[in-house]
Amino acid sequence: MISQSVNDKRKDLLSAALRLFAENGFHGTPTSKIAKEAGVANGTLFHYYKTKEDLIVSLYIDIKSRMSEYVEAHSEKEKSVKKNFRNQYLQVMLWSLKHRDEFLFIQQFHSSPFASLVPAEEIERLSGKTCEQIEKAIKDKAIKKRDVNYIMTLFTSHTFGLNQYLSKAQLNEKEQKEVIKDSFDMLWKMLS
Amino acid sequence: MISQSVNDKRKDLLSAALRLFAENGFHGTPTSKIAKEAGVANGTLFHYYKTKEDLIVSLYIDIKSRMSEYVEAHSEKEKSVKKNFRNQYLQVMLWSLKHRDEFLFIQQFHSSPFASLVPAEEIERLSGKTCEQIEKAIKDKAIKKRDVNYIMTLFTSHTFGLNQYLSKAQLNEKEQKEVIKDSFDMLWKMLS
DNA sequence: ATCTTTGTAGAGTGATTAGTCAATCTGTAA
DNA sequence: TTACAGATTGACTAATCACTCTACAAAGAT
Repeated sequence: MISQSVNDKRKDLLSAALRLFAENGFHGTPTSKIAKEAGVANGTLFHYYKTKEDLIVSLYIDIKSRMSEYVEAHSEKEKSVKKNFRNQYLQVMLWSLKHRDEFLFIQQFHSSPFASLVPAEEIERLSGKTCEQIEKAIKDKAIKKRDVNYIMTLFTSHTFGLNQYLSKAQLNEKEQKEVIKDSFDMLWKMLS
Repeated sequence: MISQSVNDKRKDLLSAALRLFAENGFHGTPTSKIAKEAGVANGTLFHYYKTKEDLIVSLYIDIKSRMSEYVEAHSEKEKSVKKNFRNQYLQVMLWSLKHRDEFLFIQQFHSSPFASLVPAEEIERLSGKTCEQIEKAIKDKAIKKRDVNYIMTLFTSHTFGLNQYLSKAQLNEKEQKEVIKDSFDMLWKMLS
């Protein structure tokens, strides 16, 4: 099946790029090395992605989608709003810890000039669910009544911060889980 | 006075670099443009900074120092620990809002491969005060007893998050100040 | 006045890199 | 079998960029 091999090459290119970007940054990584690492010729990269920029943005969307899928798949429809939040928070953290490179990349991406190149529809698609959830939580008076973007930003930056801490601090798995739980309690105390 | 004109050139180079970095990122900004923007020749840049990397790290240290100075200068020695924290938080936020480019640069820098090139002594010098303050607050039981780095990371990322929100949301000065105060109350609720 | 150090300029260099292109290969369908 | 479209290759190019080099100027120092 040809379409399979096409997807394989795309995937190979994205994961090669991810590995190298996480290590050397966008600009420390020439397209030639990405192609080599993916096991394809230089020109092939540009067959699938028109420009390097295109590759970077595509990679961002790919990673975000995979994370959303994971969280979605692991979120049981609990009854209470708080339990929903806690579970989602936990899943995001676990995913991030398992996917170091992905997390590093996203961080880099967010504070780069590429960030503004993500199509508005993709942003909507990727953050829509979380927005709705926050809106619902506000309606149910489970969390403070504030601008949704305000809440979301605090939530997101909290996640990033904790991740940064966990990357540096040398903790075993059990300790990590305790810190994650602890940090959620703190976060919730702040928002409710 | 020659030493004055030397410092001027250094300053010119740093502020030119800052302006361009904030707009185009480190790698989107050639040294030639930095020199031009600063009104000096290409070679002059390399007289003051051995490499581009050297310039970037120096700029980071310069910005951080200036922020620390500002916060230091505007922090009255209040009695209560909480008031101290609030005031410091407020000052950091006000500084960040007044210095858009600086804030953008620091964000970019933190999630770049350059971050690891800051000498340990500088890191200590720049974050020492805050560390001590947190330790004192924990001793006084004003905030939760946790790892200092844990607290500091949550504090920092909260600051970054709020800044990001305020950059995007179009609020007037009064509204901004209210959000800052509100966010401090939330942060404090979380940490105490 | 002469020597030394430091600052400044800007053309030049060698290496690197994103992206192109013409040529070949592969799978499919008539 | 033939024809065609898309996939793949890798040599090539045009541009860019960090950094060097040489020449000269300005300012102290002796």
